[in-house]
Amino acid sequence: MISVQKRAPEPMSKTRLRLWLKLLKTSSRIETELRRRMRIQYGTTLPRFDVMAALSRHTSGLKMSTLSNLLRVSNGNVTGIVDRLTEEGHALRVSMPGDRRAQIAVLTPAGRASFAKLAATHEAWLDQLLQGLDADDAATLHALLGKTEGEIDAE
Amino acid sequence: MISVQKRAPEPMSKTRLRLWLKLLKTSSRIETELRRRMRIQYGTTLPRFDVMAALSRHTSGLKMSTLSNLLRVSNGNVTGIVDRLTEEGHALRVSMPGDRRAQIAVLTPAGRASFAKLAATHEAWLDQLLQGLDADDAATLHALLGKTEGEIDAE
DNA sequence: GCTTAAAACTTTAGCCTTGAAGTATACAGG
DNA sequence: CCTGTATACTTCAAGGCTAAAGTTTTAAGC
Repeated sequence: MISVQKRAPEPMSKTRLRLWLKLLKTSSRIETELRRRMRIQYGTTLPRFDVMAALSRHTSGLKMSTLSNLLRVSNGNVTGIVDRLTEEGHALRVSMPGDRRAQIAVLTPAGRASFAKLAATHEAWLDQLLQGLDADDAATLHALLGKTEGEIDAE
Repeated sequence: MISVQKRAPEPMSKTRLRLWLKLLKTSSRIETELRRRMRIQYGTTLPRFDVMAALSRHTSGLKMSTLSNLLRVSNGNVTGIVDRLTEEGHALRVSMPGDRRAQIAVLTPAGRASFAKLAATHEAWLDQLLQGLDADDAATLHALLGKTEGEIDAE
């Protein structure tokens, strides 16, 4: 009788930990590369790009607090980013009629033009960075990532 | 004859872009939750945890520059994190015999004990946050993430 | 109308991060 | 030895991020 050496199976928690490290590494690698290209080739940053993307989809502008909820970042953070976009001439604040507390951020025409170019490049970069994945891979990956949602309770 | 309305197929670059947004959202969601729990339950941060993890795997300590390469962060960054770990009593610097430029960071016994607890909790957190994925899912996901590697050239 | 609470935003302190500049040390060639 | 260059680390400036505190305005209850 041939004795087969059976390795003790890895506990599920270890498998999940390793998966997390891989996930983090992958997204960090891509994110770092995107940041680097944005900085070098366009002199801008990912957070600014994200804000511009949100504003670009809402032609009439967005309230600061809406922007903050949409991007899942703190309201103080949005204040700073919109400040810098404003200094650059890419965005501006208009006060909301009827509520003097609220501010609405809008892209300037210059900001709109800048963003259009940047968005096209951004899509091309990702097409290249993820070229290792075909349509099936992408669909599978997308679905699996979706399965991780909704477990943020019970700390 | 029944005419079937066929949607124009989404170009691959759009698919990849959507995948990236999903990937980023997933890893941000988990990372934010980990940071929150570390802060609230242990008064520490993910970067400090990462440094402690590296030091914990190297009992005899690590040169600052090695630490920087291992974690893929700038050397100035490591300086700051080790500074704070030192203030907390979790780490200390010893100068390297034979090279007065170099510093070796080591965990203190207190740091080692702290990390042991934290690491166990960290693994449990991830087990919970990724409970939507079974062993097969994890293996598939891990493999697909691996397929994205090695495309960081040609900017 | 007054008081109080809630909402919208900004400000602040602290940490993390980078790239670039600065300091000290090591080493190699002449 | 001396000089230049490379290495190891720290410091700095700027941005991004958060939670918490602060300001102004709105709205609700009485």
